[in-house]
Amino acid sequence: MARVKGSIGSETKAAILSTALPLIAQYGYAAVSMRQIAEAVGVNVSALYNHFPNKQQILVRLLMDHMDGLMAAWSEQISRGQAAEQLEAFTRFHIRFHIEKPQAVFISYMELRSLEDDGHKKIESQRRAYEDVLRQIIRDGINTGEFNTPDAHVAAMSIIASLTGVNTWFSADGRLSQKQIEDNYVDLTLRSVGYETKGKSYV
Amino acid sequence: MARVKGSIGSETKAAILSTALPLIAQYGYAAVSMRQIAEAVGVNVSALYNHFPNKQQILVRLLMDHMDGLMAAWSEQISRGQAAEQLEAFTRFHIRFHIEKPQAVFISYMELRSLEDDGHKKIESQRRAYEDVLRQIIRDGINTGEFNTPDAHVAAMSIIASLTGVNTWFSADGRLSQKQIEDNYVDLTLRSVGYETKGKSYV
DNA sequence: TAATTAAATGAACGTTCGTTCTTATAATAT
DNA sequence: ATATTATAAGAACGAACGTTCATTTAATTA
Repeated sequence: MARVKGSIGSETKAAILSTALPLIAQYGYAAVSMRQIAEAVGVNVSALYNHFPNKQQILVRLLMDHMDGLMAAWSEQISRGQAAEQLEAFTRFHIRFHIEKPQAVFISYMELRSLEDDGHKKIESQRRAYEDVLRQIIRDGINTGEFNTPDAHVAAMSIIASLTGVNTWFSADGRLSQKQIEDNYVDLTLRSVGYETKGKSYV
Repeated sequence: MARVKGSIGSETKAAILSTALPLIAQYGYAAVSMRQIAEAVGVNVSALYNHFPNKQQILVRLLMDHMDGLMAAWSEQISRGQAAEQLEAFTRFHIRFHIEKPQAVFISYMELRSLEDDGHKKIESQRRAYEDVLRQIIRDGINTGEFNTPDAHVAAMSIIASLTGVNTWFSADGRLSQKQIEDNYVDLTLRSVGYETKGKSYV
């Protein structure tokens, strides 16, 4: 056969990405074949190569788009005020974003090792930039005396891992609402860096 | 050829497991082939099937052994005293164990999805049992008034994720020693559940 | 010592893999 | 209207996959 009526390259490309994402999240990059992706999209395998030079570039694009989206979303988030307020804002933002895009989050953590040199370096540096945001908030809090924690880097890594973990157990129809979970994590996070909540509770 | 001199089944089996572990940790279960494992062990592919019925069972055994080892190690760890002391003991234990066995930890988190029904259920229930340990400590602390945190389950999930994350960035020749990191995490963890450190610092 | 079992090899099975090539036709540019 | 480009299908490539089989010989048991 030949080109089908109504086919638009950009739409097929987008469909490939949005189709590949959940497949890779579920089975892993190596375990998902180009044929699987093509069938789910509804095109022949070879059509994938009109839009991506190879399988690896599909993964690279997925991860880059995710990290770009993460950084862009944080940039839109205006947060003023003291370090404590900023940390609360970051906590809520991170949880929300990671609950909204569980699949992209999952593969961005799991499939880093599947990336070859170039893509790997880019994603890593984007992740570091994101972590820097949190590190800087904590440093500010330490400097102003709002926070009491021995090391900004360790605190940042602890908090990011803690928040990202929500992704693995959150269920929309679970015992707790997203807001309750957010509130709870704000409490845990602020307390962890020694912020004096002075009896006030965040939940 | 035939059976080689000095070959002992149990040793080959152990070699297969210890060889497969780092390979799977590095490349992922789906991306590692039986031939790769065999070559690294130094035997022919078909020899693997004298010791495991299929590829999947290698992964199952790796994950089961890891979880068994984790539970057994915790059982040996005698921890008495108040909830705070128990939480400190758990924190140190978890970090140590996860730093000692980074590869097994990695795949036990990453490759759960690669497990089929039976193995999946077993590993999940072992993990739940381990998480229960922490949940119970936190419940105790809440009941005795030592801790001040809204939800034992959320706190437990937050802490486990936070501690396990050390695995992803710890480097033996990094800026901080393992002891320093442990101490720092004890501080972060106890504070996060609202334990009143009364000015004393854990680092 | 003879019989049996355990542990290995190497060839081979059918299947699937990522990718390339040729060809057809829709959409677009000239 | 014609030429060109974009987008698709389908066949085919060699390589690699997990697994099985027959065979050989070391180690163990009877």
